[in-house]
Amino acid sequence: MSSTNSAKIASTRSSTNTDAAPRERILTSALDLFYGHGIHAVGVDAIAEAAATNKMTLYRHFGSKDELVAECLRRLAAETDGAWEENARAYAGDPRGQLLGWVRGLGAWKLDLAERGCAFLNTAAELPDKDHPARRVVEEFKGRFRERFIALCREAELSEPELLADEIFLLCEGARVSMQSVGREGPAKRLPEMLQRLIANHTKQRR
Amino acid sequence: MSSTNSAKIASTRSSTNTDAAPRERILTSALDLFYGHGIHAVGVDAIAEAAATNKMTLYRHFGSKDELVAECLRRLAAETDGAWEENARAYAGDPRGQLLGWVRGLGAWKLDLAERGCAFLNTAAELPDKDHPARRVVEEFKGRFRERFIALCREAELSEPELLADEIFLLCEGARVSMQSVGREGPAKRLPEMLQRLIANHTKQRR
DNA sequence: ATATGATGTTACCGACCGGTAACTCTCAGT
DNA sequence: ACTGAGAGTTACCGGTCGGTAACATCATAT
Repeated sequence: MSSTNSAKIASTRSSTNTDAAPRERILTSALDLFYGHGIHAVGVDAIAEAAATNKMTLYRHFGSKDELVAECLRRLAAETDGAWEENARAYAGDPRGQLLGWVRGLGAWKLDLAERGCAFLNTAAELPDKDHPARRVVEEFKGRFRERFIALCREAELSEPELLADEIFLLCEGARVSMQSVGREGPAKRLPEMLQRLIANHTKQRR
Repeated sequence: MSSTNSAKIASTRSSTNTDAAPRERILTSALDLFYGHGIHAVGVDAIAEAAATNKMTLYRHFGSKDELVAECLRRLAAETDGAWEENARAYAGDPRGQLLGWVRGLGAWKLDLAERGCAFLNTAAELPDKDHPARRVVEEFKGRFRERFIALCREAELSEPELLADEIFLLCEGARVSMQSVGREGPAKRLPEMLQRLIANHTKQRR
């Protein structure tokens, strides 16, 4: 296949921090390469080279490529979960504020680093095997993601919280994934606007 | 990787119709296998075998695996476009009816055959190279898909047609893609309900 | 200073990949 | 009956893949 040949696999991240521990470098390099080129398209040798280390140390830290993929997603999930918790602290006791705060934060990072769509969904697309360790990470992460919206919509006492939460969830999923097919100037750009209106429409009128 | 070994690659479709021309059998088998297992995970030998033919015939009809992938997506796009045109004929001159007709049709086929999500988006996830012939098919198809909603929302004289159309588009994309991460019993099941309400909310009040 | 554990280096394995060559077979159109 | 195109068969190629073995090197802690 053409994609396997010729195309050089290169990292996007500025420079590999050789100060960090090898395990850390491998993780970030792998995350970067997997996201940019897909999992099957990136060999373990390329990852080791990008991490300024070698294949053996990679296999000593991660038992297999499959496990490395899973660990990458766990790392990514932890980062996003961290952002959620940070947002929750910023609007403690104010579920509606949390919801709107998250929506506001969307434009900032979604449009920047999401040109290749959602790493979790891309992984699921590439690894159909439901027993793959990475698949469990994907399902758990997306499940948490959805549950967060449901909980917040309930706590914020919005009308029809479950339906609204799922609408928000689907819009977010669609936005990320659409960047790869219709570009970043497409519908994804107006996602915050959509969400704000949606939330406003589900706010109980108290007049 | 584990996915490369052991796992047997099998077709889902009932039986390969040996009456059809080889080219046709190859296309349907490839479509089936690519969707079910991903593109990188399916070798041309497996496709030829599933199509009850051989590799040489495959290469005589399609110059390369990449071209075969693109041709598969063209076929799939043509089928969906056909469904759109059929829907347009059923509600000729009634754009609002077309919109609602399409929404009604969603539940029927989305929940059935979409367990592995959207074939176009999966392909885009697996083939990051923007010059890949299949990528152009994906982008053109998704572009048409979006434009259809925009045109219908305009013609139906719904309020804020572009924003509404993009909301519909994102919800559809999110629904298909979410089946792979949160399952078919997840938010995708309520997609028709969401869309109907959304359209109702954008219907100009004439009272 | 020496033991110890993590890391680097090189070479290698078997399996599978996409793709091609060379040849035979089948069968419809004339 | 002849032909020619499409289809089938077998064998093969170079390359890459994930993964392992054996060994050298280095830093650090005691």
